[in-house]
Amino acid sequence: MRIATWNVNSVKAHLEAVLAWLKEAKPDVVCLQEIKCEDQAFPAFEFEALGYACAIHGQKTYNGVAILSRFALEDVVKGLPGDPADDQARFIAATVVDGSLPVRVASLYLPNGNPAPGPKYDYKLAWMQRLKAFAVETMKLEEPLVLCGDYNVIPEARDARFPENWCNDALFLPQTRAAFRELESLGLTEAYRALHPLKTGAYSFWDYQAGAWQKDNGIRIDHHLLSPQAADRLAAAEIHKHVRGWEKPSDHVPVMIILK
DNA sequence: ATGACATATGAGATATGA
Repeated sequence: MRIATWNVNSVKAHLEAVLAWLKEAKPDVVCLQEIKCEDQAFPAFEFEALGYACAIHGQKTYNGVAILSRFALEDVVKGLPGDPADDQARFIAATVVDGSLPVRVASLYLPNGNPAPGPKYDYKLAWMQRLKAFAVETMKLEEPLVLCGDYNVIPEARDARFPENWCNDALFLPQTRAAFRELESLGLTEAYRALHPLKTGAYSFWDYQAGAWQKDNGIRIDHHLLSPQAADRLAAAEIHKHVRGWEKPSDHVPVMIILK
């Protein structure tokens, strides 16, 4: 099963690139973030024409997440549990079944958190604790679970071209990285790093500004976290870097894993 | 360098991003 995550920075503005990549990479399941539209404005017809079912948790202007799947989407849950007052569309989960293999998949858009310190950073850290609680509960089922999305976390210095530039940033603060490690300590495996333990220069985001792409000034912030039952099946993890060089690209590129 | 770029909203300038 090929499971991808991609922050598309508006699914409508970058629809052509998304469709082109789907045809090229042929993922089975795609977790989208920052779709930046409400459910009724989501271009479901275009995705259905390529054979994908859609589960959408949209929001006007900001945020918004979705899951595309060649398999039926079951038991869809919208919104991250733990705070009824949180109305930001940053989380959707569904179960996909490939023959005898059911996988619980989540598409998450973790808050940026800047500026830090401040209320936005507090929200980010609280959101990460809610994600941890969700993972704890879901992992009790002892089934394959794949938490994918834009984590807005640079896990280690080698995940940035210029880590010194990020020392005071909410994506790289020690407290942020510690919260990410707390997730891993539950028994979740970060797929790309697990398969490429020594790799440097692997990024998933390049800013639009200041020629970041041309200078390869990137960061790796889009991740898949796998439960033990999913990690047992992990066969590959790829960053589709070339997509950043396309016409009118998102500032993030797709990251895809393969489960056998 | 509280900017650069890019997106959405809405019709100019502002909020957000990472």
